[in-house]
Amino acid sequence: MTIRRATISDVAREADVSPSTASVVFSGKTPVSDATRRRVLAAAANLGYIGPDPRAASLRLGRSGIVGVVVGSSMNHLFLDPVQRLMMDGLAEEVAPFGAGLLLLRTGTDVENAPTLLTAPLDAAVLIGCDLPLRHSLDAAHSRGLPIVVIEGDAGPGVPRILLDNRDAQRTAAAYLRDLGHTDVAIVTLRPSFEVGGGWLDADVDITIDVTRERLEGARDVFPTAPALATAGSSIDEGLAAGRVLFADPHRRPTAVIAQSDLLAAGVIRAAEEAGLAVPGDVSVTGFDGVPVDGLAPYELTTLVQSATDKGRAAGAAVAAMLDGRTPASVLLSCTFRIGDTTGPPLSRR
Amino acid sequence: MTIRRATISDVAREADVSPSTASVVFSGKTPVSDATRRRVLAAAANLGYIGPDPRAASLRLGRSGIVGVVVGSSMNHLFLDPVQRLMMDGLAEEVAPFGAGLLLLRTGTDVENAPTLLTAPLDAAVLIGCDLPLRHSLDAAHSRGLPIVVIEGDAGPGVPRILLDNRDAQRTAAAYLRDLGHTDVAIVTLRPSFEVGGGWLDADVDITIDVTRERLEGARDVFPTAPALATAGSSIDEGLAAGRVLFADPHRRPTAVIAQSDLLAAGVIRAAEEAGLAVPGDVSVTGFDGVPVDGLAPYELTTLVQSATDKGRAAGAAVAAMLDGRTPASVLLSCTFRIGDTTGPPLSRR
DNA sequence: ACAGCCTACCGAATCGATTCGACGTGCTGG
DNA sequence: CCAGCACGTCGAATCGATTCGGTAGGCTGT
Repeated sequence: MTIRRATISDVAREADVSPSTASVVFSGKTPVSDATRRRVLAAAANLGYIGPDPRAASLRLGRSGIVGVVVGSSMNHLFLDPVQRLMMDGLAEEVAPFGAGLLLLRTGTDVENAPTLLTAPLDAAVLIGCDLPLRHSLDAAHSRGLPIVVIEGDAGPGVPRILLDNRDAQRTAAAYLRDLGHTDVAIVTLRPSFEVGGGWLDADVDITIDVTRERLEGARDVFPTAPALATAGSSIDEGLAAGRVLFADPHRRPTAVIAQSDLLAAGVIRAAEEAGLAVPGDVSVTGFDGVPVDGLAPYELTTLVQSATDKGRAAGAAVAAMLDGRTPASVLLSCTFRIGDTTGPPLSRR
Repeated sequence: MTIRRATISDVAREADVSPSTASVVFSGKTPVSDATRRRVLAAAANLGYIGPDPRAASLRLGRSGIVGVVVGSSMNHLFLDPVQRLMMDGLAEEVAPFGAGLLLLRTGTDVENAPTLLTAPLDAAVLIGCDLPLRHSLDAAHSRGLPIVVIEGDAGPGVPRILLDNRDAQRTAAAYLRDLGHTDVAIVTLRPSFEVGGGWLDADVDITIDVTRERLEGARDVFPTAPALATAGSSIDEGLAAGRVLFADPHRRPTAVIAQSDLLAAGVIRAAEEAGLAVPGDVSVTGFDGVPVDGLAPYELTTLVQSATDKGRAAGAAVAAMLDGRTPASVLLSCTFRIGDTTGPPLSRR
């Protein structure tokens, strides 16, 4: 029953040529006479040979066509975020022409021999953010010569990064609210660190997740004393919960909320509706990301539009460059401010 | 500058042992004396050798530790659905102990040399659904001896399938509505085929996507003449659009809506609210999947709960079995009916 | 003291494809 | 008529790790 799969040598023998010739028929690296090509292809069809074994090819070529993407422990969580989904699409799109696909590597699971940066046959790796536990295996991978790119995170010197002008962008949105006349503004943040979950953010907590910190800084550049309520991650339900806290006391509610993501903003808007508040009449809400939020309609969010797809593509391009032996520079992408219908002057000004 | 990475032979030479001995120090397949082990490890550390090259190992072992997952052309679309996300988690979790990771293979893109079932170094492949364009490369892969598992689809004989009792489950929900007294029921379906998008479903359209057909059959078992409105896919916004159509005419609106997914149901509920209809007072809504829908709160949907994670795990187990040389049987998973607060007797009955 | 055994290690073959320099045709031009 | 060239094909080495049959050396038991 164990029928050994035909190899290229078998095909060569059947076609009465040398293995090298048979090989080039498939790879096309060297011209081959038409007659020979036909003979080889016929022999291949005959033996049911479909093409070179990718494993052998990858050993010889030193390229496996696989780019590792280090995601957190749960894809359910990661891909909840439209930004990540679009980014993955951009990334996949960009590396595809290189014959590369994306291998999902999960961290945080302590399964015995789960695949890692070191055990998987990777050509390169892309890190999304960069949490501490990763740094260890990262160094090893790096020292093995594996090209690495980091998206919105810092993996040490020499690792190209794909960054977003989070702080500037968020400052723009905050300034817009200020110019509308808002002074009583609350901030709903993404997760501040892997240790801390949600809750009011004291001044002294250490915000280790870059995105959260940068966007918070941008908001605080304009509203230095604005209270910040942290969530455990980017989702409508987290935003809803935060919004309920913000709107709980009718006498002490903000006139505007800066949410650090569109999903959070959608949740805050939902909470406002629940509390009988009109958006933007009673409360203005800004988001961040500029992604279509399923279920946000009919609102058009005032937000900072980033092209998540471009972010993925930039990472892909950086990977491609490294595979070509070049050394890509870090990339800083910009957001554009989009004014929607969820912001307006505060009640007192109208 | 091209410093050739150290190989296991280099390490062996440095430690003054044979390559075979050095190899077993890393693999642990054979006992090695403590002294030797230490010498080898020291030599490795010395040369900066981190472990066997996965590419070479995979050629020799015939195992790459990579399971291909064939997704559609857009991850953004695929992972919009919580069911898919959870399924991927279950799958990843189940294959991880085998040292396997998931490689995302996109179909529908016609990039020149994008990785495929044939060109990627896969140990096995999992298909989600099974669209026609896939069948071709699938046959080739199958003939190469690549283990394949299909989730909710049909990839021909000999390919183990992971299935759901869609029809039975949907029938249960429909019967529940009937027992509540509903007679005027509308169905909001998932995408009927890759050709057809949304719109009212005539009796004669060919529903080629199994999930859609099966759930529709289940509903029609109870309400044979219920009109069915198709959507282009599982999302809140699609459900919202469908709901608007259903509730457009106040005089001819259904008293209950059977949505083929929770996301669609959430959209329908949103549409009902928009139209000033109370749920479940004016209209009952059922979903399918039993996943947490971000933004559905505070409703608790009446729905059919499937364990998407289990579905993924079942697929993973089947893959694992095939990697072990066993032949797994197809698996039929069951949904459980969960009554929430989105269904009640029709207005006329109260 | 010798047969027999166990442990730890070695050598060489193997996985399958690719590549590059070498080689043999058959043809052209001087 | 022969040097020179172009084209197509071949051989052999290589990518790096793993495995399995075999062997040397030390130990036990009688």
